[in-house]
Amino acid sequence: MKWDELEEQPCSLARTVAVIGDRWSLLILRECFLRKRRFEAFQSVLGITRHLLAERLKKLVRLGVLRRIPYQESPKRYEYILTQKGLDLYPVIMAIVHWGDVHMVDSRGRPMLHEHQNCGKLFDPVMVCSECGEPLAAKQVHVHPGPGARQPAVASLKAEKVR
Amino acid sequence: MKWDELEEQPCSLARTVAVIGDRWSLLILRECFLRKRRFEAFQSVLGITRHLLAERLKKLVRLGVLRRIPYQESPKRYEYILTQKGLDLYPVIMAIVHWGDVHMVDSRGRPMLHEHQNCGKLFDPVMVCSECGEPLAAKQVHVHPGPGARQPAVASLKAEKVR
DNA sequence: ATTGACAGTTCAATTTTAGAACTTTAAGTT
DNA sequence: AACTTAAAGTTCTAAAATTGAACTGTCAAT
Repeated sequence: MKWDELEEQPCSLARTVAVIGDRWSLLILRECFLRKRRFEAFQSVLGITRHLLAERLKKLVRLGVLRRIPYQESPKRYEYILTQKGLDLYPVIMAIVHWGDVHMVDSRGRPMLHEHQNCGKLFDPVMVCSECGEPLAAKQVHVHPGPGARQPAVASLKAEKVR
Repeated sequence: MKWDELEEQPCSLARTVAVIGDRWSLLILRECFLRKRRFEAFQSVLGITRHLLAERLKKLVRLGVLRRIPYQESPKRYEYILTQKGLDLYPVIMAIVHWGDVHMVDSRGRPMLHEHQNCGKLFDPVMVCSECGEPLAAKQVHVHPGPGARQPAVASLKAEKVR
């Protein structure tokens, strides 16, 4: 399966994985959320090869997660900032960080703590139901096919083949 | 940077990316949350090569996300089920799915809908602050170094090198 | 005149992944 | 008894992605 095919699957997880499902994209986005914006800043802190960083940044721009804006003329230089689509990845990032905080820390404890400006406290992110506000657990959720459940052309062809 | 180095960074995101930050792991876990448990089931629905599936399953077992348990003797056959550590990835999966639902759907709408058994309603996952219960936004969160902020040996060497 | 910063690009060597065939153990079918 | 199927892998070669290192072009500072 190629990356482009992933994007076309009738699955919101697969489509998102097509955007962030590689080793570097999430690390680049981490730096974006930590207010880094420039090529050199990403490269030096991550240790990613310049080649790949250039490619990943292009991809994230193409997909609308980052915007490339000039910050000086002559020589023309650009920096990368999160779009709203990119900012909306915050819950993904926080869910990932939280899982690491719970399951991947050593005896020394968490590398980072998060403070919520609204209430002034150190917090953990909690995922809740938009309707009743209760924390979510996998076992309490049932899945139903939605209106976009199947691809019109490709999937029906595949179905034929399988039958 | 190698995968093993990722795991050792003083960053919960990097450590989690070392576990799920590739094209296939999240898709395999999707199937796990959809109650799939067997090699053939994963392989046929995902289209992943058998070679890579075997490798990824081994890795997820080694990292404690899945458990490999025999479901029949002679011939000995195994299936893969989520551990608690694996089940705890649910918020990560849901955050990813939700972002896809918002930003990657076509005109036909969402491929899947989620029903919360507790309240009986179709819902979206929302990430809130554990302390005040308010929905989280990146701009309202400040980050502080925690007790595990730096690697004891490696990081200080790196710091020397940089200085 | 030289050095350094920044944002990349280029290219060979290595590592990963894809695609396909093959293996093993046993049950079911002809 | 021979043949087919199923499940869970393993093995192999070709293709693709990633690494590592050097190089480019533009400008400012020394």
